Amino acid sequence: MISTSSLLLLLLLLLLSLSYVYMYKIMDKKPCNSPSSHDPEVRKGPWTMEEDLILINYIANHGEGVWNSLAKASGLKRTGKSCRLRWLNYLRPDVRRGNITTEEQLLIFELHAKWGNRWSKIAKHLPGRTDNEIKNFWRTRIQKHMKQAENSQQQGNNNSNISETNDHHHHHQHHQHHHHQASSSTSLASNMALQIESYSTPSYQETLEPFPSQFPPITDQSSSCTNHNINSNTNYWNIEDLWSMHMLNGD
DNA sequence: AACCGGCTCAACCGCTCTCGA
DNA sequence: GTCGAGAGCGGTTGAGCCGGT
Repeated sequence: MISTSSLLLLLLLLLLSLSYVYMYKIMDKKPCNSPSSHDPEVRKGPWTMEEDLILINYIANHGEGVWNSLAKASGLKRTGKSCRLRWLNYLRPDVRRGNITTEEQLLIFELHAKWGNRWSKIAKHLPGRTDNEIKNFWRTRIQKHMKQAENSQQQGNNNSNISETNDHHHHHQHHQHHHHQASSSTSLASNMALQIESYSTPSYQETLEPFPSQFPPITDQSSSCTNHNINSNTNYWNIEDLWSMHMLNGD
């Protein structure tokens, strides 16, 4: 009697074979076969089709876990670590890749506001997503825009003198953050994600591109974190506020 | 056509954590 | 208590791709 999971894995095996044939033959993509390591027994670098098939087949028959012995028993010239990573981040049947939805973006923002760079913890709340993918998403898409925002803000600061009133208010905001970090960070994350959502395009590549240099004003009226003079442009959330709160959320 | 720079993401590295002996 | 092995985590790297010049 073949179990459902074994059947799924065999199906995956077949699909993978076909996709590899496409990748390597049609696209003429050649994986690196020469390990950079001095140890000829340990392979490094991109996985080949053969290695993937061996790993999938082995796990289909023996299950996952005990990665070092798996690596040896399967005949793969890879470390257990490498096998584990390949399986968890790429070969697992339930792994989803690409097209991070706006809902997922929202969740990533909220969870990152809560926990910081706890990628695996965040990944547990996004079914099918790996910590590696979320980490890459954050670093390549979000941090890029944050840096841009930071730079544009610095330029703004250089070009114009900030009045003492505004400065005072800025500090006042920081002060408020100390007292309402959980609610304000959540609402901030929501606002940021909604902002992104409003700019999102169906294309994964284009998602987030027009990320604004300043975040929208906090409009959550029910929040106890009141923003006086909310009409004023000076009261927009900015990158410093965001990261202050990240720090305050403490990780 | 060739070069360059930026971007993405799979994979690696170094470290910490956990658990059994 | 501590030692070692395995697992897991977060940071970083580098190959490949792509658009601009």
